[in-house]
Amino acid sequence: MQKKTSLKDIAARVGVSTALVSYVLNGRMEGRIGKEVAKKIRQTATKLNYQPNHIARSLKTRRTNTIGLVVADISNPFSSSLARIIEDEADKLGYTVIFGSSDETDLKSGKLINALMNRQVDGLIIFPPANSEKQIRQLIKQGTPFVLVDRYFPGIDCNSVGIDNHKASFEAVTHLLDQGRKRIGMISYNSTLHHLDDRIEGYKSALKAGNIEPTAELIRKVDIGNNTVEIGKAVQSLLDLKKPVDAILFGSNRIAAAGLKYIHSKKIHVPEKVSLVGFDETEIFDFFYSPLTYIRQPLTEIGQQATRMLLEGITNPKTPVRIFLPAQLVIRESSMPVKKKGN
Amino acid sequence: MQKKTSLKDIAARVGVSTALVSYVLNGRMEGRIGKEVAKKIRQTATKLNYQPNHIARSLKTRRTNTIGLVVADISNPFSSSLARIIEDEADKLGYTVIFGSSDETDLKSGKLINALMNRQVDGLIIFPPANSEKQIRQLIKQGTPFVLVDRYFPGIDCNSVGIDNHKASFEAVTHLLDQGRKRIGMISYNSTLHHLDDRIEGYKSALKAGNIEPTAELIRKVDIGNNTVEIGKAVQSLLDLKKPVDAILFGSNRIAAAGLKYIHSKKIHVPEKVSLVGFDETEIFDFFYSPLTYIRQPLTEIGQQATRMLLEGITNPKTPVRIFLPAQLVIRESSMPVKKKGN
DNA sequence: CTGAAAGCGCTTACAG
DNA sequence: CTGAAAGCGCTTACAG
Repeated sequence: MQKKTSLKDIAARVGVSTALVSYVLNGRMEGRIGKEVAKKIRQTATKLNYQPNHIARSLKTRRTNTIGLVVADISNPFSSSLARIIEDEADKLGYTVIFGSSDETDLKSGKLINALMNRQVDGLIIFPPANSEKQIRQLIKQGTPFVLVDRYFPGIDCNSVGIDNHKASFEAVTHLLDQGRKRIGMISYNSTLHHLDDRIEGYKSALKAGNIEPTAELIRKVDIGNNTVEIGKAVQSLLDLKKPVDAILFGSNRIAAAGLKYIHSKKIHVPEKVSLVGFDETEIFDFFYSPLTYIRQPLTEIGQQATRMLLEGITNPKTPVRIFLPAQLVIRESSMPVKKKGN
Repeated sequence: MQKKTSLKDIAARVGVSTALVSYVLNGRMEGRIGKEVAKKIRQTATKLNYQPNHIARSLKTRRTNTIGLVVADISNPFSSSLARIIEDEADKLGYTVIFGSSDETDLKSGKLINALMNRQVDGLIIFPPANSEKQIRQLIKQGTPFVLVDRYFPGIDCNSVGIDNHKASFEAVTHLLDQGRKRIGMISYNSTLHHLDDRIEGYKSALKAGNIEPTAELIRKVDIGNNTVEIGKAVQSLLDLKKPVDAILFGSNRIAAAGLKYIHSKKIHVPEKVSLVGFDETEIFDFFYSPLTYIRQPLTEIGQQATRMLLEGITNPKTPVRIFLPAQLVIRESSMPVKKKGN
């Protein structure tokens, strides 16, 4: 490894102190420094191809200009799309991103947060898994700047950015009712994550608003792991009810993907036999023979707001806020009415 | 921000030097240190919840246990899947990953490499964009450990891990010929990236081996940007030839995705009218009404080998090697023969 | 206008 | 067995 040039090398060449070199190269003390010296320092720096050592700077300034990103799984499109937005926004503001995947376990997320903190990240953006409240409280206690994304904990007062899940599924279900559906099922995760409850509550509220009493048999919950088979069974069981469902709201993009796969393989007719709405996007929604109606999360805003909120919070801590952005229902064929209705 | 405890704090409490504390906590000098002192140090460390400052350690040791990952675009499934594998493998070996997206431009990749180096990453894993040879040569000159992934440059002797692209498309085209196809087109990128040439060369070799002279009119090249429309046009132009194609090899997963979208929208029959094979995987391949035959890259091996190669190279530099792993042709409906052939 | 000096939190060769 | 001391490459309050 070629020896890298340091401030000292430049100082020695020019015959000044490292302090002066640091000042000049950082553009501090403008005008208070001799023009010729400054020029010479700059020239020497470029000649020696000086590259500042961020590690040394960080040790001194106690800032690394790095943020830690804890996603559920970087290979999941929802995570990676958001990661990309955060990367771009952070870069714009002079920050670099370190990431890790929690696989939705509090154990991994705890380890990750720890590892990222040891690397002295200036702050964290986290998709908190279920049961990670303690870790989050710990962060608050330590005074570590962070923003939760996608999820939040009602009992913890901290920065978070997500969508209004209650409203989103309320609208989706209302749409299905408007299309003449009467038996609307929902498949969600078996999890204590509150944003998932919000989705279920929104679903129930919409039914009630349509004078339909929500019943437990219409709601299926699957493990949050990658359980394709279980999701297929959930779909089937909703269709096997004595009074089968005529519509299903999928509680996430992975549930929707697995559900569609099952429906596709069984050649179940959509929307004739069953009408469908999904949460979040996936490219496959376009490819399903009956393009899926879905709830579109404003990913760009979520990512940008989270990043900005974090970086502002780093330099200038404020009282925490929860942001619930509006989602948008994108209506397509999978939720069209079966019988022609008067327009 | 709560003051973090440092080695000095522990040393003060126990009444020893920071050196001793460092030794004990790092498990060095085993047995050469008084048992009681060691115990007391460890107890105090846990009591004060000591967390080592990696920045300080790195400054001293000149190792950050961090690797930089330069992908084309972290939101592309190919990149993010590989990122996940690299993350896991790096974690296993005690490393953390910092990433950035080059968007296939040498400008961005140059900036990224620089930024990552300034953060003193121990090494890099790079998807080099076209025209980035100079940057790669610079890395070699500096003695920076790195591994290229997915792509390589014939003129540069360095570590790289990818697949045998020539062989992969040779097999794909041979398969199409075996199914009775005679006019096989290919859509690839307009790029100087050599692995793409390999794919085209493999295609040509297979045609020649089948006694068909490859002609330029059968090959379409589109810009490497996200050009869905252009890809649709390329598909159409191959079908509009005086002697239209009866099969198409898509040169990448994004080309395949856009191609399928077009074919889907135009209701072109697959495989009756045209037989299809794609490069790389995407979830959507399963959802196309005629599931796509595709060339499966061994992502896990690529990611793991690249990571291990890099980390070994960091501690113990070796002569560079190029690894070309075998890909696998996954045959499905989109390339089935139209007319029944004797089995 | 300029620079000597201290210090960020560690590690480690060296001396006892 | 143990520790004082130097030093990694920076920044910055302070003194001139």
